[in-house]
Amino acid sequence: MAPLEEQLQTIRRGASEIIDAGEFEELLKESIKANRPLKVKAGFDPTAPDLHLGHTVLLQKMKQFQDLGHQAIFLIGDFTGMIGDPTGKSQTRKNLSEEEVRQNAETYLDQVYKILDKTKTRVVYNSEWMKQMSPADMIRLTGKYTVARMLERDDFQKRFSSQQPISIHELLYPLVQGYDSVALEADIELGGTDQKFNLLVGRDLQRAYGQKPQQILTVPLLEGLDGVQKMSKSLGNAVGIAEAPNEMFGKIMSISDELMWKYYELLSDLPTAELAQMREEAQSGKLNPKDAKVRLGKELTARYHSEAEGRAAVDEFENVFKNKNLPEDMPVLPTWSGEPRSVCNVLADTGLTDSVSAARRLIKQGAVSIDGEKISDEKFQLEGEREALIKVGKKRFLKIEKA
RNA sequence: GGGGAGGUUCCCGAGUGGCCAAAGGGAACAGACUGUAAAUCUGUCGGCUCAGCCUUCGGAGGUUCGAAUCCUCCCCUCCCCA
Repeated sequence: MAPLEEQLQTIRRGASEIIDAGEFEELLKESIKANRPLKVKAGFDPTAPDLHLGHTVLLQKMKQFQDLGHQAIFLIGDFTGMIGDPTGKSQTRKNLSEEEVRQNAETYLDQVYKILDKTKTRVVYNSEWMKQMSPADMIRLTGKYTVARMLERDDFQKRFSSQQPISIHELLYPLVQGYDSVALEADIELGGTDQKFNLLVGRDLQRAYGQKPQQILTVPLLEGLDGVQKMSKSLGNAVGIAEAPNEMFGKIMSISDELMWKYYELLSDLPTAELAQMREEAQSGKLNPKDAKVRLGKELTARYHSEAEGRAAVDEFENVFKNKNLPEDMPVLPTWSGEPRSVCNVLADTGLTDSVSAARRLIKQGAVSIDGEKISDEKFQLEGEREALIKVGKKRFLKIEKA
């Protein structure tokens, strides 16, 4: 098992908060001394999301624990999923059938194992113990916590004071999540900063059940490409880990420099010292931030695809945007015989623009070129037999070529 | 059960009979500047056979020369009281 200092450094990186830092260090020391791996738990909803980089922050933290020789426990909250983490917005979730839960979990895990070491990951469902709990047990559990303390939770507090409804069952969510830690005898629980309250409840419950309270490590929520809101698929600011290499790389290149450092800290495997040095060099002008960004994009693309594909994405990017060459892949439209067609129609039909009107507007704005020549005539006609290359804006291409 | 507010174009949100394809903001897209950065500035932002026409303002009817705006019924959301 790795020495204390090394472990601490890895664990602390990118962490938002560790509770309690002192106890945490003690725990690690004991673990090293007794050569006992720690049980590191993190819970996930039984949804089947497309994982994006935002999800990977936590998963990577789990992976780091694995690499340090500890046991990562991937908990699927199929029981808590019935409640849905209270946000005040979402309705009580519908009951997922066992089959659905299993399927969701499977798609989830498929993606998760791109990060976690499958052979070292313990997967558990909290219905395993929750289903066996009797109503009497449940009441006993609820007796371990008070309403006042529960209402300390930020969103409960807000809702309560602004007279918004809080369902009783919502109060059970933190309790059940906390009880999971009791059932697993977790040493450490990981979660996003938004999970802090729930994680703390785990500590209290473990104490109440005569266990040593778990240590808590929270990780920041990763901002999306816009640098403002947290990464989420529905906000359209996410980078999915299943995205094509060029897409992934391109998206990372579009983030601001400031955001780049955050991404580095939370997503990259680059050693902390090296990262600090790079940052310094960028500050002093010795290093072009763009090059740092390329390196990050390459690292992440390679991680979710392959070393070769990562390199290829860099080449493609430089090729298309720096050297203004053509991309490797682009939509192709076969030449046609007969009547000429207007560019606008062709663009709309091929999906390069949303509509004919949009194409027309783009031409007006000087965004459309054919074979490198900017066109300004909205009614420009394309001869069917002619091969051509149409470019819309910087990123959209269409090749017309003989079939 | 009683009372009240409201549903507008991707989102928020103005608009109470013609000047409304509908203010303003956000997002997005394009142009300039660049490192396809970010920021900033400018422009675009329902559709079409595009100086014109067509379809949109929860849904269906109606009044009117003319309706997002008025009337009727219906659907949905939220708040207050009990």
